[in-house]
Amino acid sequence: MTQRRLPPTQRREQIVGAARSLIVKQGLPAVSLRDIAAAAGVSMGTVTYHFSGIDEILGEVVVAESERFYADVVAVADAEPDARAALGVLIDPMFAKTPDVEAHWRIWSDYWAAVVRRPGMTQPYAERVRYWEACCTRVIERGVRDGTLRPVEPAAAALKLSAYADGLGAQLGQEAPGLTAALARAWMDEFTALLLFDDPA
Amino acid sequence: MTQRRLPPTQRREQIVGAARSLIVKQGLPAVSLRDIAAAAGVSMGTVTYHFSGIDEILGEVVVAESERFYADVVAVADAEPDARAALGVLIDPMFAKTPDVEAHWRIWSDYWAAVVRRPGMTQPYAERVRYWEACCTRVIERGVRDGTLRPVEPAAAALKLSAYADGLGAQLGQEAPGLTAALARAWMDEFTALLLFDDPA
Amino acid sequence: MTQRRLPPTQRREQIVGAARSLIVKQGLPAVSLRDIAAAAGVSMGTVTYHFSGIDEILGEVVVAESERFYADVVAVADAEPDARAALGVLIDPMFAKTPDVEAHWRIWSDYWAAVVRRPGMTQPYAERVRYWEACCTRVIERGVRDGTLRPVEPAAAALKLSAYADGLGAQLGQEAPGLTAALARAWMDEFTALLLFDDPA
Amino acid sequence: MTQRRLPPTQRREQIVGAARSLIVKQGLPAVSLRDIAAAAGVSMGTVTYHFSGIDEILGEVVVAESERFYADVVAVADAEPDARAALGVLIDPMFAKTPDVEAHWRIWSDYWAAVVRRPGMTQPYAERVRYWEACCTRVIERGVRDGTLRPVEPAAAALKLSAYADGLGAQLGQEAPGLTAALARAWMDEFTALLLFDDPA
DNA sequence: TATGAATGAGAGTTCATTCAT
DNA sequence: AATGAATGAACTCTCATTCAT
Repeated sequence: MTQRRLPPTQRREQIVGAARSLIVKQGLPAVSLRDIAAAAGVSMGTVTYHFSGIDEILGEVVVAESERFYADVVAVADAEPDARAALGVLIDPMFAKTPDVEAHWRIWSDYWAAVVRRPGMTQPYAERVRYWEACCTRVIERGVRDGTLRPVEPAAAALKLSAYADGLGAQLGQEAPGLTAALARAWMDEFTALLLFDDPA
Repeated sequence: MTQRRLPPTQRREQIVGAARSLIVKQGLPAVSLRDIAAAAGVSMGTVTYHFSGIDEILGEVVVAESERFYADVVAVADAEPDARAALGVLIDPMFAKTPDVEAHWRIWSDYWAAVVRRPGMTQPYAERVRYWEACCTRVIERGVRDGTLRPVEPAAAALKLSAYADGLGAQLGQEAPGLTAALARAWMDEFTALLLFDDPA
Repeated sequence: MTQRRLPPTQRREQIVGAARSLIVKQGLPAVSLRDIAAAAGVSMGTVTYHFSGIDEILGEVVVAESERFYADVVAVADAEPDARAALGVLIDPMFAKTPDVEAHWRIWSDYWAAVVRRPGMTQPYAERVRYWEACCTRVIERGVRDGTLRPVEPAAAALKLSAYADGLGAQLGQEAPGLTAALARAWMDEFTALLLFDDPA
Repeated sequence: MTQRRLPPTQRREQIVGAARSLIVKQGLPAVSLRDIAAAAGVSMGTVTYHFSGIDEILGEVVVAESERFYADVVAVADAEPDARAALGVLIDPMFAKTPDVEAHWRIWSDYWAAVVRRPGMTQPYAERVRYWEACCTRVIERGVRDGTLRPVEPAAAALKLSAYADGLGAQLGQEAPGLTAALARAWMDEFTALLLFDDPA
């Protein structure tokens, strides 16, 4: 069952896509090269021919995921003239209860877990991955400039929002008693308001 | 290379201590039973004699870590009559720039990461591990009662603080650009004030 | 939780009894020294103090089991003047559907499985274990002498019955399609009649 | 010490063959994956690459053994028009005094013993393993139809023969005092005659 | 480009046995 | 006579990687 020859770019995409599905379904630690090859319908050799190792595949998955997941949201947020509304657009998907959103968080958290102690791995993907935060910074910058938001340091504020969101996400993942996605969303809004709005809005 | 006989409690402590060092140094996913045994200077058999499996060791490390790390602080906070001051006491050690604190955050974040996909691990330790949060709830309760703090729901507020602290700790661990321990501490204070104080402190 | 000192004989009996229960419940391959010690309420050290190893315990269990299980039956069969009736007494318990009988067969089949390739083990227990067959031989001898049974070679006939019973027991254990304990019993009777009776019973 | 590449079918055969030798020599419970790999001259990884686990190997050994051992005999028996002669053909190889036959009985009895406590092992191989019995049923069916044999229920009669043969084989394996292969063969014939023939043959 | 058989290091776990107490 | 902590070899199984085809 030899596959048709494919240009490397397409083959890579195909493999990365298969890996993504598996990670979402089973969690990264349970995904093996074998599984990925099988899911992509190619042989193990093909996978290692196109990628230097499993780490590279994982990295690609995360980058692709970030771009895919935030692409729309970031575009809308950047296009939205009202900074407050733009922030809403950015926060909106973080705690939505859709399969797509849950899949995204799974990939994300597995990535951090795997990557934290491997300095070589963080480097190349770190920036491309701080996609949301970068957009968030831009929006806050804009809001501060036009007076819609308090005169805060944009990058710092974005990092604060990011940290809080991560923390809430982790607690949600832990099924902390009394915490739901809706509640997390409300708390996120509350924090945003406390941090960036003058009026309690 | 037979070891001296030790009462189980001491041997367990020794093994847990060795495991803790390894987790801090290499990260939890990279720590194996063999490593732990070697680091503790005992055989693998001894390790599995005293623990039912590797999960139990990791759980013990986290519990011990929580108790060790927060024991003094929780005692002081519970004894401190002024709720605001007590909150300061609780937050104080979280972002101190000492190796000890850094080690704590590493263990903590690895634990969160590991636990998400291994539900069996959560159950036995979940409660004992929410050590800080429990004390935090008590302090806020007190503060609300005596009017020092805003009339918030104590458990919810404690969870918010906990989530933010976790998020900041994780970002610190990832060496997020522009974030230092001191800054994280300042941000934590800021959040506390926004959430619980009527005056800007 | 140190046990009272006990004379070796009693202690051995206690341990053998505990081992028997475990073998019946879990099957021999799943029974460890630890389990036996725990079930007997003594320490592992005590077990290995009284027995040279796990093999010795197993042997004792089988001998005790054979004597216990066949004691009554053999006594009755030897006392029964009518050889045909005596044979019935001997065959009776083999395919009875009682917990006691099932326990016996479990121990028995596990023993053979464990022992066959360990020549050292078979030797000391082999004879004491052919308890049923020995009685069967005596009964047939009697029957041949008094003309109740065909003039067969008693030891050979007893071995034939033993073999057929073993074979049926194995098939029963395998849950061979269409075979029940009642059917096996009927087949056993049929074989006995064909082999030893002149009239069709 | 890398081996030449081999098509999986051949490699599997080679490994199964090595496993067979070991089982015959040491008994099934004493055979480990390591032993099998070493005997086959491949690495352990290779063994687990071609088989899902040790149980699958053992199952294959038994299936291959049954087919190998009975293949010719079954073909001849099915082709033999005279049912009595066909039965002789079937029983013939069971108690021949050759190393091959002894090996067969060892494998067979070990399999029974192992299977009792591992229900998962039975399922996939149960049918393929009742090779002899199936042919025996066919032969008896034929003999009953053409009047050569008594009007018995073929499947039941085949099971009886099978059980007796198993029992005798087991006793042979245990080197029961006074039992030889020739004797077992004679007893088997005797049983067949008693069960299926009208005249004393 | 693509394949997949082969590898070997390493994972967690089990367990009869030893021996200082 | 009794204990139980300590051992280490052996177990099955997983898996990223290599490389001849």
